[in-house]
Amino acid sequence: MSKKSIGIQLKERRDHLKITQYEVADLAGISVNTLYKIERGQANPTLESLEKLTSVLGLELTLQLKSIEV
Amino acid sequence: MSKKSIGIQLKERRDHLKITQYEVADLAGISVNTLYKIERGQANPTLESLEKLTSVLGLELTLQLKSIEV
DNA sequence: TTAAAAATCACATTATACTGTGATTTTAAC
DNA sequence: GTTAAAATCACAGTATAATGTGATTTTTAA
Repeated sequence: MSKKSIGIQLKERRDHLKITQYEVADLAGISVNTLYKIERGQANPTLESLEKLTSVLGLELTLQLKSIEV
Repeated sequence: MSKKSIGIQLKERRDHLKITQYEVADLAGISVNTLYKIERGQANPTLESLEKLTSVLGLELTLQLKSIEV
């Protein structure tokens, strides 16, 4: 999952919940600046930042086997 | 998903594939040092590092709705 | 329209992820 | 029990994620 697609998914979820960047950033304990960049795929966020965000947004990151096995 | 559990899953996958930290790190283009820390949950990896690793290991990061909806 | 809220953007600073190196410890094979 | 490979660890240096600030643009609601 790319930075771009992660950002888009986070933004879609935030839009669905109808909350602002400010609120999400505040609840997650990260800066609006950082959230803004992550949503636009202009950041290379740390796992910690992503987890703070997914936690606030009711999402979760998971690690799965790719469809085509090795 | 916590740093710890991600690290464990990455290591389990590497063990399953029977390849060394050196090989994975090399293929992923990150340092062994970094991989070592990520596997032990002692790092706060960036999305880029995680994606390089999942790519090499045949895994993928996904973002999902948590079971209990908001 | 216009006023307010929200989002976008630039930029300097701070915090920290990542690297490189070398040493030590653990594991595996003989 | 020796050797070699793999993993663990400390630590200094470099690159960059995250912050804080203020300004500008866009969106929304009246």
